[in-house]
Amino acid sequence: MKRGEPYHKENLRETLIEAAVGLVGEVGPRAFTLREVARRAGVSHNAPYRHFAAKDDLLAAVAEEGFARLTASMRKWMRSGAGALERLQLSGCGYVDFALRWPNHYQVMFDLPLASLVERMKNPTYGEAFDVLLDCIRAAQESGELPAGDPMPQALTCWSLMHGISKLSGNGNLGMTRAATLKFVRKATDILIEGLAHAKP
Amino acid sequence: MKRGEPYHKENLRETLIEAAVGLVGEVGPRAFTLREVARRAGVSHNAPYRHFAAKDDLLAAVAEEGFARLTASMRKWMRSGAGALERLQLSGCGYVDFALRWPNHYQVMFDLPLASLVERMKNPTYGEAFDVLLDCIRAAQESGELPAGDPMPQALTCWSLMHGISKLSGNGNLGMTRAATLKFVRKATDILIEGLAHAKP
DNA sequence: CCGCCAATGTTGACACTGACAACATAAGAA
DNA sequence: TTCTTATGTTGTCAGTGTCAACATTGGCGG
Repeated sequence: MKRGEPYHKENLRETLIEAAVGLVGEVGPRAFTLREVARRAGVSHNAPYRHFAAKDDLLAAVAEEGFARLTASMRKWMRSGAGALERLQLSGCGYVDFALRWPNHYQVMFDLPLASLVERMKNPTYGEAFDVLLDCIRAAQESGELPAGDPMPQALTCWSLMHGISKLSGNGNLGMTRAATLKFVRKATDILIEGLAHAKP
Repeated sequence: MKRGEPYHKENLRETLIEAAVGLVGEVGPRAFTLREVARRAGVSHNAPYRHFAAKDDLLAAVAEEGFARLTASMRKWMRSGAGALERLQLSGCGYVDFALRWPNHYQVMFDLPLASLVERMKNPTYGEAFDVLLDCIRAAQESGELPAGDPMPQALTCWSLMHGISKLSGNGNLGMTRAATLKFVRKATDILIEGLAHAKP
């Protein structure tokens, strides 16, 4: 430790999460290292343990931050939408746009067994993105653009499609650029919404 | 090394892949360890390097084996299908069934940056599962159950939906058992096929 | 039949990691 | 002021991926 620096940092917890988000974005969750995070935060290799019980707890915080940003991206895209269905479609674009801009961050959010579903949903941050989707569908139901009924299966279908596109495209398995993928999202959601509107009970 | 054992194994490469598949299935790709594979295969910790240049190359072999099994699962489910659309739907069930039975193996196949898309598609094993899907759609087009045209976008949409359901359900994010997920696959594919059949150009 | 050589397996080493324990420092309550 | 507690540091350990050097074997040409 260099001289003159304060022994206790201001709010190391936030600094660590920031550094962790950056490191994950650069090298991905596999090469992610607790010690490198500490280095970037300018603290000793064991300082993070005063704020996170284990490596995975820091990654869980990274995931939580990711969900907040995901929700923000969906809301941002939706602002330009007029009808309920168009807003539903745009929320999907915002979802995939985030996932493709930050594929490593997105991977931390969904591909690491950081906590059980029940644990995660205790934290409102996690469920918010899904709530945005649910609200879109409810609005479309009220306007008569989608058939009434439990919105849950429809929401899960939409989410699954967006998640699949995000993951496949992020790994290069769709063979498309990000821009092409976003156009594809429009096409795919057109198809899905068509099916949702005409599905038999 | 114990006495009496042969210095050179019979076909260590296959043994290593087998052990690796088993280990991945038990502990997942994160806790997967080259040295543990070597232990299970009964060889020294460096023997695998005579057959795989690095840890990721062994994981790539595990992934390849997974794609073969995935294709087999799809074909098995499709056997009981009559029409083209039903077979398309059943191929999806076979896909998700495999992914949910072996979530860790499935993760190795899709969540690790083991090789670029181009590299992977040089290997016929990888593309076979996708070819099965493409053939289903072409058959449905010929029978008039799906509109004619380039089957690629339709296939990618189907694949994305199945992949999304597989990943979300495998992580517990759908809040369903495997059996419930398979019923959900029927519902979701009904919706998607409805959309594919009636989509505007 | 012999001797060599390439393929394959082993031992040893190194830097790095996550985690634990013991110690150091600082800031606020008593 | 003193003591307690939160927070950061140094030291340590087992385990890991990978490289280098060495050992063993089977097969080939003579």
